[in-house]
Amino acid sequence: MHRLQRDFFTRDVLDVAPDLLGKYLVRKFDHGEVSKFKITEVEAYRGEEDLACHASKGRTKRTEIMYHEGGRIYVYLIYGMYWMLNFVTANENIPQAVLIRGIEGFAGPGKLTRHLQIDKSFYGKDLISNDSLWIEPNSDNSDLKIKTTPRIGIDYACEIYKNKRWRFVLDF
DNA sequence: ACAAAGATCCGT
DNA sequence: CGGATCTTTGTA
Repeated sequence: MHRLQRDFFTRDVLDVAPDLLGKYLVRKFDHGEVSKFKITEVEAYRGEEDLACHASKGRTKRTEIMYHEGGRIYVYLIYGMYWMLNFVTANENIPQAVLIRGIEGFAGPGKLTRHLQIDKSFYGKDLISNDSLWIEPNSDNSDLKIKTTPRIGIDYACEIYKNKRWRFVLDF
C-alpha cells in the first residue's frame, strides 16, 4: 500500500481534515514492528484569524512548522504530560493543522500519542518521506458517515471560532 | 528572570 | 471536580 503524497496535504484544512477519517495512520516502531490504525476523530485549526489556533499568536518557535508546506508533523506538549499530534496542511505561509484526536482503539489525542510513542522528536518530520509515521489510503471508505461538532477544549477562543463545527468524527 | 496558562487525562 | 506536570509565551 502506498502512502498519501504531498498533494493530499496541500489543500485547505477544512478539506483535508474530514478526508483523513477512515484512512490509516501507520507507525513503524524502532524495533521494526508496524501498526496501522484507522483514524476516527480529527479537528481543524485554520490560520492566524482562528483564535483557537496556536498560529493566532503569530510566528513563534513552536508555531513555525505550521507556516511550512502541508505534510509536515506538528507535535507539542500540553499540560506538561500529553503530546498532541497534528499534520500541517495548505501551502507555505498559510498556518493550518489537523489535530488527530482519535484512532481505532484509542479515543483521545493524549492517549493515542502515548500508545504510538510519539513525542517532541517527531516535530517537523515529513509524512511523505520519514520512515516512522505516515498515512495510507483505505480502499474501502466509500460509505463513511461523518459527524461534525464544535472543537473540544478551546474555551479561551471567542464565540465565533468556538462555535465553528470543525471537529469531524466517524459515525459508526 | 518570573509568572501564568494550556487543543488532557485520571481518580474521587 | 481537582490535581498532575512542564513547556511556551508574554511581561518586566
